[in-house]
Amino acid sequence: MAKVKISAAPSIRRLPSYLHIIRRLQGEGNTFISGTVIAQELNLEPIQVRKDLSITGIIGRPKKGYPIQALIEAIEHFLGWDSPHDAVLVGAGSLGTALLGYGEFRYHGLRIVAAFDKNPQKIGSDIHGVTVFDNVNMEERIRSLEVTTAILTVPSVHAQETAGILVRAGIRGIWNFTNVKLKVPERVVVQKEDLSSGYAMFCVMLHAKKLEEDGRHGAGQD
Amino acid sequence: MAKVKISAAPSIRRLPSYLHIIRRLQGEGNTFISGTVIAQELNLEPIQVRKDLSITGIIGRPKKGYPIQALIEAIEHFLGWDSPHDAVLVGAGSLGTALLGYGEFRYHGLRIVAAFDKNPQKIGSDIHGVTVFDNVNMEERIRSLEVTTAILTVPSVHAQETAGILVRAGIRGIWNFTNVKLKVPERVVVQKEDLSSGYAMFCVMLHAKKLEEDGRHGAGQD
DNA sequence: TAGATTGTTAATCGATTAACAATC
DNA sequence: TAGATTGTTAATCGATTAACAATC
Repeated sequence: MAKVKISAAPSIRRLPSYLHIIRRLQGEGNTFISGTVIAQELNLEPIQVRKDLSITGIIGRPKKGYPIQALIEAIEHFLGWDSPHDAVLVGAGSLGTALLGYGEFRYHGLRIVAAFDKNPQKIGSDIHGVTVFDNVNMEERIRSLEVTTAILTVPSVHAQETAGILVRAGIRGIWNFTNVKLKVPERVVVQKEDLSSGYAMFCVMLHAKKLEEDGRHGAGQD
Repeated sequence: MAKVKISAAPSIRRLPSYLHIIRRLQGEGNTFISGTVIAQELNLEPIQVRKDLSITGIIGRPKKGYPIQALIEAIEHFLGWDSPHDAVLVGAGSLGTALLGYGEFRYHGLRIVAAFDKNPQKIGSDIHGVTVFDNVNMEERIRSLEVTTAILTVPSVHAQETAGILVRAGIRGIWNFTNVKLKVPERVVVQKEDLSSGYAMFCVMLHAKKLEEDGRHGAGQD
């Protein structure tokens, strides 16, 4: 359910890092940037960068590279980051608070217009400029805000129940920071952000590197 | 630099979600679990679950499935989550604080033994049971702690500089939560956790879903 | 101009999925 | 026993990489 098939997902995931590099190089006064340079910065193959950028529709110039301003606009437009995007955040715990304070979001057009929590001490307060509301009236309040995207940072035990309320409130996209696989209707998109999968990779890489080093030392090879 | 080639990376990334489901089902009193059931819970293909689990070395039983306890142990062992793993956290801002309070880490064997920050108001304080030290003495302190893994949650502008200190302190693995591509020696492993790539996917999925729906309504198809 | 860099087309590589015999 | 489920081998699919003509 709620499975949107996206082709070129790995390319899409790399676009923000390109955007980051490109912005930095623009700040240094460049007006053109080549795929080769981006690739060097990110330790990727130039051909991969060119392929990835092509999905945004940008056209580069042989010998010169890509016009930086147009490239930034192309990536931002492709990602929908060139227009503001309102969202609510549900669960103003430590992770929710961290996301409320994450300045980077402004670059991505993301505006968190309200937060919800059930902790009476937080209700009515202001976290990084966002008001925290009681989650008892959440459904009605979200409806009146006419927001269709939610960031879910409640404790895992409340994730599914909260998602149900969000769906009833008209939410069509949930950025899910809990480790629960949400059950939602077909029309709702869920993007699950998973710290533990990254940590799993980290652990396996550390282990592999350790074996590699031990092997090197043990056998005295180079 | 610092590029560890890991085969079956997508499989490794899915293991933690399997572990989560399996633990839940064990809590419900099951002793065996089939790949089919795991697949259903996560909206995956059974064959994919079986393939993924096979990398841990677990052997299932036709008709019954996998013995739950052995399966949990196999996954945890494969990931190195069956033995404690010490780390320091650098940058006790909002994200750092959130990670210090992230209870899930205990399931993964991760123990954060010290935090570092440059804010005098935080130095000496205790965040979720972890002491915050002055980052001026960080190099020496990390050495004396004999920790080789670090979680990097400083502001992006300080990321590279901080990584340099960590490397000098003997750190061999950096779990990088900044949006900076770190330059580190070959021997150091970096796992970059990237919120914006997840958000990029989310935005594109929302857009694709919207087009899908609009098309449906516009043409009146099913 | 010469050479760096593009975009395209084809080849390779790896991950997912399908098919199916083995089996408790 | 019959049927569900496993592990293996092969086929498909998609992503990455290579090759190269076009070009500013």
